[in-house]
Amino acid sequence: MPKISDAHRGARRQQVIDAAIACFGRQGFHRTSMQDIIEESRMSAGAIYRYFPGKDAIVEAIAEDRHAQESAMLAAAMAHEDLATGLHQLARVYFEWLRDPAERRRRRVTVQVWAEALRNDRVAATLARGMDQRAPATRAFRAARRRGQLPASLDPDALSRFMLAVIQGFILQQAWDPSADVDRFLAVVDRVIDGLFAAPRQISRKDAKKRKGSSRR
Amino acid sequence: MPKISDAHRGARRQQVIDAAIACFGRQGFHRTSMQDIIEESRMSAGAIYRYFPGKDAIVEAIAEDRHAQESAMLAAAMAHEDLATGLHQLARVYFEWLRDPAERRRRRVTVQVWAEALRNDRVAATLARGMDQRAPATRAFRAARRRGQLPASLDPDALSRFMLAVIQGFILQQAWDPSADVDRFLAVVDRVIDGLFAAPRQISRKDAKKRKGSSRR
Amino acid sequence: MPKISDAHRGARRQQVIDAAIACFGRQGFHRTSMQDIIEESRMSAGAIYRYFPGKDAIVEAIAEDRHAQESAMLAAAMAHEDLATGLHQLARVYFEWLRDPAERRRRRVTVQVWAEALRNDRVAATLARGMDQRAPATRAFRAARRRGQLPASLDPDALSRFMLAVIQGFILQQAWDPSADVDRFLAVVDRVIDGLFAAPRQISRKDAKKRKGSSRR
Amino acid sequence: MPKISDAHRGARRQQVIDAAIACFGRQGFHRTSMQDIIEESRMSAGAIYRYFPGKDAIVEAIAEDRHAQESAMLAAAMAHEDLATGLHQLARVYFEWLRDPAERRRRRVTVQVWAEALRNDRVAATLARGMDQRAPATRAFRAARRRGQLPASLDPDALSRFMLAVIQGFILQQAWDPSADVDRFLAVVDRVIDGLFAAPRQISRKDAKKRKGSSRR
DNA sequence: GATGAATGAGACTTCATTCAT
DNA sequence: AATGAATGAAGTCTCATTCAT
Repeated sequence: MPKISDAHRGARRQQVIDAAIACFGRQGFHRTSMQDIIEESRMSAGAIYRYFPGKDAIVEAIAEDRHAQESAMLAAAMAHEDLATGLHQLARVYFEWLRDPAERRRRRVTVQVWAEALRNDRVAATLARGMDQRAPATRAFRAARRRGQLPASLDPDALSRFMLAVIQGFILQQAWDPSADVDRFLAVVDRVIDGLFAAPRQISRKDAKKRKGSSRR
Repeated sequence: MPKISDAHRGARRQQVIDAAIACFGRQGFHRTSMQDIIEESRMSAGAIYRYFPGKDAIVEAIAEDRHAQESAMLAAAMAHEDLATGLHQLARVYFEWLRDPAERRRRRVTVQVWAEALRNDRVAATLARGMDQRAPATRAFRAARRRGQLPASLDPDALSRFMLAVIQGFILQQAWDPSADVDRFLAVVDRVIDGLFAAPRQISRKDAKKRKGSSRR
Repeated sequence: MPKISDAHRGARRQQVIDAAIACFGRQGFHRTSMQDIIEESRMSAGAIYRYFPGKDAIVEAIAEDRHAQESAMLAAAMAHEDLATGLHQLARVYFEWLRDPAERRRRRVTVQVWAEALRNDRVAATLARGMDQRAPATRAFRAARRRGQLPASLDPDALSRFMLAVIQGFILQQAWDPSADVDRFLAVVDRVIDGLFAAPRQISRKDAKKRKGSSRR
Repeated sequence: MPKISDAHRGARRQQVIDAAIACFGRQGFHRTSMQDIIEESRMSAGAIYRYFPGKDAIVEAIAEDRHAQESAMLAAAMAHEDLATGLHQLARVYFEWLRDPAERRRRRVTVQVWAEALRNDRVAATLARGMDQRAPATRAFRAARRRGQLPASLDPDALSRFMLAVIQGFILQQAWDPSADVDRFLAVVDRVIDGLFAAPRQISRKDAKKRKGSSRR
C-alpha cells in the first residue's frame, strides 16, 4: 500500500518538472534556485524533496523525459521500409516539433542538459542511451549499404551520428537565435539526404589528392 | 618601476584562462569555484581580479578566444576559389583540430559556453558574431547557386547554417563520448558536400507528396 | 504549519536589532561583521537574512526605531498649551531618557546612524522625517511670536532647529564622555528657555555694531 | 639629515589629507578604499604608506587638523574681556566658517570623525582635547558668575558644554541638509546668549513644581 | 503528507597592506 | 624614494537541504 498513490506521485513530479523547465529556460539551471522552482511549482520546500532527492535529480528527470519523447519520435520515424523515406520522415517530424514555441523554450533547457551531462553521470547516461537509439537507423544504413544503395566508404554508425548532429546543431542555433528559419534548413536537410543516395559526382584527381594531403592518415 | 607590459598582462590573462579551461573541463563552470581557478592558476585571489572583473568575465574571455580561433580557421578555409574544395578544406581543418586531445578537453568547455550563452548576453553576443562569420560561406553559396552549381531551392544562409550545425553536432557528441570516430564522420561529411553539388536523384511523386503533407505551409 | 506569526516576526527582528545595537555600540557599525551580529543574536546566518535583506537594512531599522520613539516623545512633550512649559517638559523628558545607562549605550549607535545618513539615503530619509517632526514646535513658536511672547527677529523654524541642536550636541558629548553631567546641562537648558521669553537685555550700540561688522550681508 | 625634508613631508601629508577629505565627504570613511585615496591624491599605494602608517592614521590626522583650526578659532574668539561679546564673537566666527561651501563639505567628514571617535581611541583623544579647550570659556563663565552676571544655578562647565552643543548640533543638521539657514540660526544663538545674562522671567510656582516633579532626585 | 523556518557551509569579491623592482 | 602588482584574510550573502510542527 503505497503512501502516495502512483498517480498522485506522477502528477506531483510533473508539476515540479514543468516548473523547473520554466525556470531553467528563463534563467538557466545554475541561476535557478530551489526557491524559484518552489515558487513556480506552487509547492513547498519540504514537498519537493518528497518527490525528488535533490536538485540534480530534477535535471536528471528532465533529461529522462526528453529522452523518452525523442525515442518515441525516432522509432516512429524509422519504422519505414524505405530508408530515404524514413530519413525524410525523421527530419520532418523532428523539425515540426521545433516549430512549437513552447517546445522552443524547452529546447533551451535541452542545451543546458547537454552541458550538464559533462558533470553529471546520470544525465550523461541518459544521453548515452539517447545516442544508442540510433541503432535502428544504423542498422538500416548498414542494410542499405549492403544493398548497394550507399557507398561502402560510408560508415553506418557515422551516418546515423551525422543525422543526429545535424538536428542537434540546429537545436543549438535555434536556442541562440529563435529566428533561425526551420523551413529553409529543412530543405537543405532533405537535399542532403537525397544526395547521400545519389551517384557521387566525379571527383577530379587533383581534388582528391588535396583532401588526402591535409588529412592525417 | 614594476609597470606591467602588455605582454605580461596577456600572459597573466592566459594563465587564468588556461587554468579556468582546465577546471571547467573537469567540473563544469558552475561547479568550479574561484578558489579552484586560483589554485590551478597558482595565482592569488586578488591577482585574478586584476585581470578579470569577475568569474563571468573569464567565460566571456574563453568564448572570445574560441571565437577568434574559429574565425581564423573559417576564413582560411573559405579562401578558396572553388566552393566544393573550400568546404572540404573547412571540414578537414576543423576535424583535424578536434583530433588534438588537448583540444578535446577544451571542447568540453565549448559546450558549456554554448549553454552559458543562454543566460549571459556577452557570451551570446560573441557566439552571434561567430554565427555571423558564416557570411563569406553564405556568399559563396549564393554565387554557386547563381552559377547553377546548386539548386535554387537551397537557401544560401540555410546551407551555411547546415555546415556549422554538422560541426557543432559532432563537437557535442565527441564531448559526451570522446571515442566518437573523427575519420568516419569526416568521410560522411565529404560525401554530403559532394552530394550537394551532384545532380539530385529522381524523387518519386509519392515521396514528394508525403514530405509536403506533413510540412506546414 | 509553522507559519510565523507577526508577533514572532517582530520578536525575531527585535532580536537582531538588539544584537546589532550591542555590537555597533561596542565596535561601531563598520567594524561589526555580520558574523558578530549572528553570534550575538544567537541566530544563524541564513535566519537573519530572512528578516533583513542586508546589513544596511539593519541600521535602517535601528534608525527607524529611534525615530519612532523620539517622535512619540516629542509629540507627548509638545502637547502642552503653554509653549514654555512644553519646552521645559521636552527637555526634561529627553534628558531623563539619557540617564538610563542602557540608553546611553544605544546613544553611541545613534551617533553612528548620524554618520551613516551621509552615505545611506534611506537612513537620511528617516532622519529627515525626524527633523520634520519639529513642525508642531515650529508652529507653536510661530503662534507665540504672533502673540508677542517672542521677538519678531526669531525665526520659528530656526528656534525649533536650535532646540534640537542642543539635544543633539549633548548626545554627542555624552557619547564621547559618559560622565557629562545631565543635571547641570539641563539647568542651563531650562535657563535658556526662560531667557527666550524674557525681555532682552539692553544691547549697547557698540556691541551691536561689532556683531554686524563680521557678519556677511 | 632627514631623508625627506620636513617641508616635503608636510606637503605630501597634506596632499593625502586633502584627497582623503574629498573622498570621505563623498562616500564616507568606510566606503572609501585606499585605492580611492590613492587615485584622488595622484600618488602611489606605496608612497602613501611612507607618510601614514595606515588608513586609520589618516582619519586621525584629519581629526588633528580640525582640532588645530578650531582651537585657534576658539582662542581668538574668547580673547575678549567682555564675556557676552566674546560669546557673540565666537558664534559669529564659527558660523561664518560654516558658510564656506568647501568647508561644508569638510563638515561631512567632521560628522564621520565624531562617529569614528567611538571606536578609535586616538581620534577620541583628539576630540577630548577639543572639548578640553572649553577651559577658557568655562573660566570666563565662572568669573562672570562670581561677578553676579550669571545666576549661581548655572554651572560654568555646563554652560561651555552648552555653547559647543549648539554649534555641534547645527553642524550635524547642516551636514544632513545643506539648506539649513545659517543667519536665522545665528539670530537665535545671539538671542540666547543675551538671554543668559538677562534677568530671568518670573516663573510661576506651578511651573516650577511641574519641572521638579519629573526630574529624578 | 505538508509546511516553511532554520541551518551553515561555501560562494564570490574586496581591500589594506607589503615588497620586489 | 617611488611604484603598483601581488597577497590572502575577511567580508557579505546565497542556497540546497532538513526537520519541528
